[in-house]
Amino acid sequence: MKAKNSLNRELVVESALRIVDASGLEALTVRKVADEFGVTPMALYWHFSNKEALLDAVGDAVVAGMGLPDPDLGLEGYLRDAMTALVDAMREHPHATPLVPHRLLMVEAGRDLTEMTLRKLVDEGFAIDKAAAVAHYALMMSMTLVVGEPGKETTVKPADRDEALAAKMSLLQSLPEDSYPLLRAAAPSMVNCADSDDYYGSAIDIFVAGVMAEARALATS
Amino acid sequence: MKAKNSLNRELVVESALRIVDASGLEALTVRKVADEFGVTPMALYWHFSNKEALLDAVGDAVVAGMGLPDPDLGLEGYLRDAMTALVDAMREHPHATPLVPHRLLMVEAGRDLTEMTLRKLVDEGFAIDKAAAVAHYALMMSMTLVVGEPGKETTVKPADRDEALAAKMSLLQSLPEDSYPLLRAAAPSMVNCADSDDYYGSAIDIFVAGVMAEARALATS
DNA sequence: ACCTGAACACCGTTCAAGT
DNA sequence: ACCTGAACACCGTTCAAGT
Repeated sequence: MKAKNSLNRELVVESALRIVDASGLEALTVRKVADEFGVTPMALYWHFSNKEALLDAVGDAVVAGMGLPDPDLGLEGYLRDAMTALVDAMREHPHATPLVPHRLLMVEAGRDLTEMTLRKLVDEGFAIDKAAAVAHYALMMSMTLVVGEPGKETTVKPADRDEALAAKMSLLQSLPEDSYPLLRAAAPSMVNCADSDDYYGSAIDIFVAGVMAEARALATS
Repeated sequence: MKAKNSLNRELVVESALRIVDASGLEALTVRKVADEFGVTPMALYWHFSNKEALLDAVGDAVVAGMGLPDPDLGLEGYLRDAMTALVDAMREHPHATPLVPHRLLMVEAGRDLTEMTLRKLVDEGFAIDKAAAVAHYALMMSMTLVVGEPGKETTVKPADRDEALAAKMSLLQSLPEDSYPLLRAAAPSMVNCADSDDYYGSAIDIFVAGVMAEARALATS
């Protein structure tokens, strides 16, 4: 019986996501997933046509974990909730987050969120192309907040993180006080995020306030 | 004489940047750069301790190509110019753009831009940590605008781009009209950016308007 | 000081073969 | 239908050696 029939897409995706969560996106190799099942690397090619297809499925899993905002909210509340829903889903798997934008529209939850967002914007007077742009900005902003959260940067592989943070801190502290006083003063909060919820909340506040300013300009024209 | 002494850091970085521009970040291999100089892969290890160091230098080159905004502008104009300067520098090398955030503070132009931005924000009443957060949002937003510009996504390798765009377009067009009317209507502008300058300008407008709303809230408190 | 040559431990993937 | 085995063309990198 061995490992025969022990594989399927769902199990493989779970395993891949575990590896990505633990060790980063670039640590995900076909061979490592195969090892987790005690199986030959080639076994995976029965279930996924190639590594890219596996990565797509991982991205889909992240998107599928997303909640949907209340469709009856006004534009401001809706935008805030939509971005929060996105951010929350991605924070569950920060290292898989770069996969999300490419897959969002391939998953029903993502399509519904996007359609609803366009609806809210169009109802508030945004032209369809402008609405699409705003929705795109919101998605990309959410994604980048997660991958770029200070102290949790996913561009550095988890194993090297502490070292990288210490290096960044000491670089900033070694800057001349007279030329870079604010950079030095801001160093701690640039290297490590003191309050994650505040970090995300602030960014969403700024973005939503910007969109609402645009909406008001449309209303009075 | 052959290839002896034909290499130096500057030349290698130029070559690496050419490869990245032409074929994407993941197409950059030590061996390919070596080939461009008719040299053994190991020759590069004399000039860079490893591939990561080479990538860092590529990122530094992009940052170094950035102009600085007028320091005498008010907050709003300054922020707009700062983001535009960032975006313009990154648009020169879209595929190298993901390297920028990690390297910004390692290059004088990036440090100066950041210090100046913190100055402007603090002078307008932002606490230093909040100013640091806003500067970070602005950087990440700028970066993500470039890597995510519809029709120019750098997450897809250049060779596969046309195919990927066509696939995305036909997926959107195949959605049911009754459930996803707006997604279908927005498809062209989601797949391909009609006006790049408008795309960047709009996003910067929204972000800056959001920050200014925050600034006004601080002023009246 | 600057580069070569051979080798090592990894990749993703093909293709034919097993059960 | 589902998986194995061997092989291929790539990676980044080490280490000793050449000039």
